[in-house]
Amino acid sequence: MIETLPIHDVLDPLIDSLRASGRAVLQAPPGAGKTTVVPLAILQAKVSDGLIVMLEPRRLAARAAAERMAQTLGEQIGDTVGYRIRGEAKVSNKTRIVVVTEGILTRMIQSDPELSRVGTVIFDEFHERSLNADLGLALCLEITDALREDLKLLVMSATLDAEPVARLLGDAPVIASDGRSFPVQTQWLERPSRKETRFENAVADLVHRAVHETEGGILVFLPGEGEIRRVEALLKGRLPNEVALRPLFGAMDFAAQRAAITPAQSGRKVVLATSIAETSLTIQDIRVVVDGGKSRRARFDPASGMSRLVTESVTRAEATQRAGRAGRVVEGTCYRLWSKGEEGALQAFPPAEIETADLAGLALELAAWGAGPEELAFLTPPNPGSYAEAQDLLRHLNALDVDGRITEHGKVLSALPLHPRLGHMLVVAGPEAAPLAALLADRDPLGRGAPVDLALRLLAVRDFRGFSDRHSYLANRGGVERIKQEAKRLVKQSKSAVKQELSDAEMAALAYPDRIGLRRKGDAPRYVMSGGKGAIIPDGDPLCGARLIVVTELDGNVREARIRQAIQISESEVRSLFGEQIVWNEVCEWSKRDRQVIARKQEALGAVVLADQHWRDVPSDVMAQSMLAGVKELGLSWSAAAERFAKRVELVREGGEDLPEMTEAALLETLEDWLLPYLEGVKTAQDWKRFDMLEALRGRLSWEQMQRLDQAAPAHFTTPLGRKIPIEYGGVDPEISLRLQEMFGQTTHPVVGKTPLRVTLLSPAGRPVQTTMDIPGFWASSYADVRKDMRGRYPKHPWPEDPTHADPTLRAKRRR
DNA sequence: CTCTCCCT
Repeated sequence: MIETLPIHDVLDPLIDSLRASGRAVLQAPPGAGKTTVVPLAILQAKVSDGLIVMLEPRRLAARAAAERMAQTLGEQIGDTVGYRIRGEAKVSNKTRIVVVTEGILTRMIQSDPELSRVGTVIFDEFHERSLNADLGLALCLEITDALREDLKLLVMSATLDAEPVARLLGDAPVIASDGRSFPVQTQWLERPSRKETRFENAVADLVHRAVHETEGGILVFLPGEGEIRRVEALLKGRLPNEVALRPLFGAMDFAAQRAAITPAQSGRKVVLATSIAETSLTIQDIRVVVDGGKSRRARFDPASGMSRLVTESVTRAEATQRAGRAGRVVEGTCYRLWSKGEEGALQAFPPAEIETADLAGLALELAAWGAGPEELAFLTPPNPGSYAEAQDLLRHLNALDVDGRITEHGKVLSALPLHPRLGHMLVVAGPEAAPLAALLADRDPLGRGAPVDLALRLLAVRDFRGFSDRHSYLANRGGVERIKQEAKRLVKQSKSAVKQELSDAEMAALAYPDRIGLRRKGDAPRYVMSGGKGAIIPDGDPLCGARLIVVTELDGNVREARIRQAIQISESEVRSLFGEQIVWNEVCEWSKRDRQVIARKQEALGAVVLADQHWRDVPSDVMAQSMLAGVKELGLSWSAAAERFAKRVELVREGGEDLPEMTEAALLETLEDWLLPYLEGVKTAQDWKRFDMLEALRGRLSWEQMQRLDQAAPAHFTTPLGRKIPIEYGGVDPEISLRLQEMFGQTTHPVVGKTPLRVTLLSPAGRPVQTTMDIPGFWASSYADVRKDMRGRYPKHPWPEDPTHADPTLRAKRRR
């Protein structure tokens, strides 16, 4: 039977372009048949000598594509067409087309940098922008430029955005094909859904509506397992009896996933799925899609060296892909949980993995290749922060030297099918570490709500029956089997004869030297990790009491990560593993909590403090420097005298004189310059409160500046009695206040510079009687009224008729 | 109000 697929129409131009320019981009939507037709056409046309290698993003897809092509040729798989995926290969010396998963290509290139046996490389599903596909293409481009002009490159992509990759390929021709799918009618919300409505309720309502308006299977897209469980609970009992609810997500075991995918025998089914149903799994009897509009993705945070999950709005590309799932067999319907008006605000594409992922593996591959990321032609460059963090980690693991070049150890790690952390553990600890490496590389075989202890998982892997006898937690049997198989492969591949006899915890610590956790003081099970981050064990977990742990898995919560897996380790184990990195530090710093400078000598592994002693005889400059942080937190400590001084300086500065600024803000900015030498003996908040800044502030001024200050804004006014009283500089005008009698004999108004003082004259009891800017005027006019009034009230005090010629005094009249 | 998917 000859199948006619849309792709057949473009085969001729495609072959011609590959022959002519050696490169091409094929843009074809799902259903065009590109995956199974194009490699055979290239083989038939003899476009190149040597192998045709096609990359697939998933193992299942790689195997299936190879099987379909072998079938087309009427051959067995492994004859002309074979495949190679992690741990599994079906190829022979007759094989001309090899379908591989994306990581395999990198391995092929690293072991044969010229790809000498390969004639054509095809990148299928390139729009998914996986890390390995991006890396593979960048390496292939370098190979064709430098070593192999005859190597043909074909990029196949489903999206409408083939231009950038065509440019990357040196303006390769873009050949577009139609797809073969059925129309899908889209239903948007009439108006944006209300913010107050909980997401799960809104989805449940929309599913309810879809059930009543349509026929056939319904596929609902939700961001994660939690949302799936909650929507399931909301829909239970609300839908007609013949409707079956089927959750579908990656952590489910294989049998349960199969049950969700197989067509319903009777009645309707509603599949509640994660993004697993976007591309990885196809469900045949789906005619309706309900898209909740959210997507959960991992994002690597270079600051913490951990990935965390974020829930974001779907992109237009994802929404299109999701809707297409309704039109695979007949025309379908797609309900979107957003309005048409909101659609324009959606991003076009999800970020490429190279922008958001942990780049440790990529950095190691590039080091093995001998090039920096800027030397290769990436469609999107690797995230610089993540790349730097990755190199840092690799240096810690001894995989890179100080100059960033790969070490012998690094070369060994790069050949292992493991994250560099786990590879390092396996190489250093020996084959004994294989089950742990396989366990840590895979999904947690224990489901939600399982305890944190890693030892439980290791028991399940080493002795499943013993585990089941002792524990009631649900373990994913299939997952455990997969881990055991993988462990066996790793033993073979590591070829290591090392026999270290390390404990499980010590092995884990080799992989995660930055995640040695020490329990903090206090009630909550909080830990500080050697890398400096905080983490918390869920309350009530049996591991809560452990003083030291190795954290093997945690979420990326920004403030305080939640520990998902950890194992207890002893102090002597930590000391024997990290002896060289454990050092004594002298720590002198301001403690916010204790409101004083704390000076200690600490024995530490990174941020983990194993021993802690009081530090006597701290050098005074070290102490003062630490106290500055306290001053910054507490703010300045103003005595009345210091405040007066600063205000005088400010007044003179406003007059145009060049003096150091003494506003609060300016002083806080320049603490190091003026305060530091005066802080000796000050180490607590109380000391600081009692501290008088006056001397330090005066110290800011040179002798000459002080002269100018005293002239322009003297500190004191000398009364006619010869007494010095402070001038207040806080208000609009400088001012003084004093007993009226003390001013007898003063015939001019007192001034500082050209500014008249505001003078408040007080009664003998110290109450204000008059404020004046003009003493002579006061004596001449209102004094008479004041005198009349005061004479009666304070008869023992002098109230002369002519104050300008009276003697100033602070006393009462002598008795006669 | 506990984590998507995939790969050497």
